[in-house]
Amino acid sequence: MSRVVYIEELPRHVGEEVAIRGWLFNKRSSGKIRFLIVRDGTGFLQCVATVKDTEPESFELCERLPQETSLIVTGTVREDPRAPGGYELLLKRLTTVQVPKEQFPIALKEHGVGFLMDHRHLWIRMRRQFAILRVRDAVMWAIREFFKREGFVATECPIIVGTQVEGTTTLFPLDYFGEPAYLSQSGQLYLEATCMALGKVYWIGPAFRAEKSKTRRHLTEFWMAEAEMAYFDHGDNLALQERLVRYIVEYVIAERKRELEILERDIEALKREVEGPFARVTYREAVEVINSEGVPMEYGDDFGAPAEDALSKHFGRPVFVERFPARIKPFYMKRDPNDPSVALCADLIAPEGYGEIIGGSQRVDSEEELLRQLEEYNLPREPYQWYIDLRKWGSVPHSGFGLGVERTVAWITGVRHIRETIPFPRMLDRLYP
RNA sequence: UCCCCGGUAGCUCAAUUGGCAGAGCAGCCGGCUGUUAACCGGCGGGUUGGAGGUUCGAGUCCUCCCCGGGGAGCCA
Repeated sequence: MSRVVYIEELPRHVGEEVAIRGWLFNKRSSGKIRFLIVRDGTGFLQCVATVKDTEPESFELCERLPQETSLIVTGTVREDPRAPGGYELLLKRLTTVQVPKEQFPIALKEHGVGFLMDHRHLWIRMRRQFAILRVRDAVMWAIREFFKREGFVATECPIIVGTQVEGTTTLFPLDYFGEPAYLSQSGQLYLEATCMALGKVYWIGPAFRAEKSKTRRHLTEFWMAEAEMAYFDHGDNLALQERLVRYIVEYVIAERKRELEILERDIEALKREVEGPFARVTYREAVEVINSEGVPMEYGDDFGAPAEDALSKHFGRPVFVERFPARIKPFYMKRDPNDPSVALCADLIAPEGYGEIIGGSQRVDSEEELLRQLEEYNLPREPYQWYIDLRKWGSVPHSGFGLGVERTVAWITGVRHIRETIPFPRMLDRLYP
């Protein structure tokens, strides 16, 4: 019995006889020599079958097996420049696990988006999706490692909530034993409470927004990495965010180079974008930059997609936009003491038109200010009582932010639409598969 | 919710002014000892999204509906 290994481990087994357990991805034949491309989740491997080296029954099977047959291949690993990836398996024996009776829907040809989305459960087996999802994995690990190194405590937030964070139009309502409840749009309010217990906290969790938006940057269910830090002011907050984003990008480049190559991502461009300090402008300056790029907008408007694109084009690296007019930002953001019309907040706009990847702010820390702002936003006091309560018992300056995982993955991988950056995207009009 | 584009073979698309519904790929059969989405020869494959209308004649024009894609607003 040959040793079972994974494709990504093959460089360590050159010359040995090994077994790979996987699926038939593609095949080519030239009469007496046959090539199988086998995938196993860690990579893709070319297997070479010849009359001389391969057992007759196995050689025969090579010609007949359909795409996505699950199989176990045994043979000798060798280095060969003609093989995609540089290594191949000289096939000795092939045994099938299950042979599909019908044709696999996704051919190795072009397909329309609607067709691919209907077959998302199978589409994720293809090479590009494999690469994207492995980059996503690296992004998740980078976030966890970064926060651990920085001394953060990993925590969790409730997903079923009774209070709202963002606007009322974007909630998914549900019936909680007869009481109205919602799917969480953000864990922020809970993280504010938790950071008063644990100092620096983060979590990576899902967020739900029932917005009827159909764009390449929106999902109704997406993942956020949220952090909240006691005793951090606005400046500390931005410095931390910049370290995080740079860490993620460098981590992915180091760990997932092969995947970025499959995706034909310009790795040098990505490196350059995070090399130096990120750009920082105030909202007021940003409006001028946007206007100078030929996109009309006025002071007081929120940024639309064209405005964000103009900014990212102008700077060519991530850019923080600070101090938005308070009235276009949520109630919990602390006002700038020097100019109470603006909030101590910042959005981080990714390069290359991927839009806002982080939104964050220093939070209101006094009870009076919080009560005043709840009133300004016409929000009821009752459901926020516990949140108000936090300001009564040793309240301190604190700040936090949320990073959108899918938009970050989209930027790093260079994929245009974020629906490809999560295994099963939830979008307007798309609940299956 | 609004604006734009589209729906023809399993998939991706073509079909001139309204005039015989076609090609590539996939599938099946055959060939090829280094292929890289392999290639070469042959074969089968259609309720043109649905309903109604105009017309001698509709894939093509009109009305309504369904579905998909792109974008806007809003946001991460």
